[in-house]
Parts: sequence; C-alpha cells; structure tokens
Amino acid sequence: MKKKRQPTVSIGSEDAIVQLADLFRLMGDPTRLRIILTCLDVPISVGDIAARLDLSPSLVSHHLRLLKAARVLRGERRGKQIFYSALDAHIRCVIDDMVAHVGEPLDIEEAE
Amino acid sequence: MKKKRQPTVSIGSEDAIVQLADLFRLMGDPTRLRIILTCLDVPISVGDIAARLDLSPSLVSHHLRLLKAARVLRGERRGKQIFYSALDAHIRCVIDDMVAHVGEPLDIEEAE
DNA sequence: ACAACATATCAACACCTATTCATATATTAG
DNA sequence: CTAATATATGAATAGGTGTTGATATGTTGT
Repeated sequence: MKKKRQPTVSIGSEDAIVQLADLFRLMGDPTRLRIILTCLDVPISVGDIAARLDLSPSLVSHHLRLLKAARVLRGERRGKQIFYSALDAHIRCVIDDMVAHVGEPLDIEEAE
Repeated sequence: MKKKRQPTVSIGSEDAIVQLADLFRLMGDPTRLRIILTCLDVPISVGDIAARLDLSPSLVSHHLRLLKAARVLRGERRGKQIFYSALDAHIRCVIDDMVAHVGEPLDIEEAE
C-alpha cells in the first residue's frame, strides 16, 4: 500500500477542520506563500530564499519553522546551509486549483 | 482560449500572490471554513447555516460578506431568505487536495 | 400603513500574528 | 582553539482580525 486517494472526504470532525484551516491560514500570508512557491521549484537554502524575496533571513527562518512544523516544507542540511523543499506534491495541486479559481473569478452575476 | 491547469510558475506578479494569499487566508479560519463546507453541499440560507453550525446570524453574515466579496460563494435571494452556494467547483478541489495532504502527513519520499 | 422575520451593517473589544532586532546555536575553515 | 558564516530562537511591538451586541435594511405578510 503506497497511497490511498480519498475523493470528497466528509470532514465533520472538528479537529480535521481546524487542521485544514491551519494549513490554509499558513498559506494565507503573502510572504509565506512566496516562500512556499520559491521552495516548490527546487530545494533552496534559507539565505537564497531571503535574497531572492528580499527578506531578512530571520523572518524567513521564522516562517520556515511554521511551514516545517505544518509538514508543508522539509529542511535538509548540507554543510552550513539548510535546503528547504516541498514535503509532497499536494501543496502544488492546492495552489494550482486556487490559481484556476482566481483565473476565472466571474461566471454568473445576476444580483449585486 | 480555454483555460486548463496552468503550472505554478505563472504567478510571479505581486498582485496575483496577494490575491491568492487572500483566498487562502479566508479559508484559514475554522468558522469560515465550516461555512464554506456547509455551502458546498447545497444552497443554504444564512439562518440555516447559523443554526447548523451553532453560530449567531450576525457572525455568519459577516463571514458571508467576505466570502461573497472574494468570489468564493454567491448569494441568491428567495423571498426573505438568501441562499448561499459555491461560485464554482474549484474551491472543492482545493479542499480535496488539502485533505489529501493532511491525510498523509508523514511519508518519506526520496524519489518521485 | 404596520408588524414580524431574515439578513446586513456598524462599532468596539479582545485576541492573534507578522515583523524587527538582538542574541543564540550550528557548521566549517584556518 | 578562534573566526566566519548560516540558521534559529527569543522578546517586543504594531497592525490585523474574529467575535459580539446593537442597530439598520430589506422582504413578506396582515
């Protein structure tokens, strides 16, 4: 058994909803979302993330800690630097779906 | 001219990222996420949402305003009541993907 | 017109959180 | 060992935000 796909999961549990919301909230900050997107491409060090996004290494590290704790990203040490990358491919799917949603915001508009 | 799944690379603009983060942030609140999930099933009135989730109509209305403004939900008036439902199916995909992510929190992956 | 109901809006408060700065820890080179 | 680099952590603060209660708006009946 490798992976089991669950279609539309009935999330009635409070814990599950809170856990879901927690992940969405993490992606709900522009800075953090930028960091996620930067790590989605290829493993990248903290300093390089900070340099590319023009952020302080401290701030990047703070966000990385949250993202790592939430199992969104993972860090792998290579010498002095630590390279961060996406833990799995689901986050990319989530973002792609949301991009699709943003791409076609307007469909029907009767009452406004 | 038809939109398909576009890769995550296409969102480099600051506005797009902020817009994306805005949507994720909206889904990042447990109460709001519950409201979204309730509306995903079938169009439901404000009062029924409040009753089912045990929330004040005022709070539900407040959240609905944000969700409607963000084009996540849409409201349709029927007499005194206003029924809310998902604007499109993308949100459901986003949630499903995130549920899949939560479903497999730990999975060692070296090769993909 | 009025009353009753459904939803929306306003103001205020309490809580949370993103950011900054200083400091600490970890790794490598000499 | 020390020095230099890379990352992490701690505290403090400013701005954001969810929630509540009162009030307003809108709709349907009598």
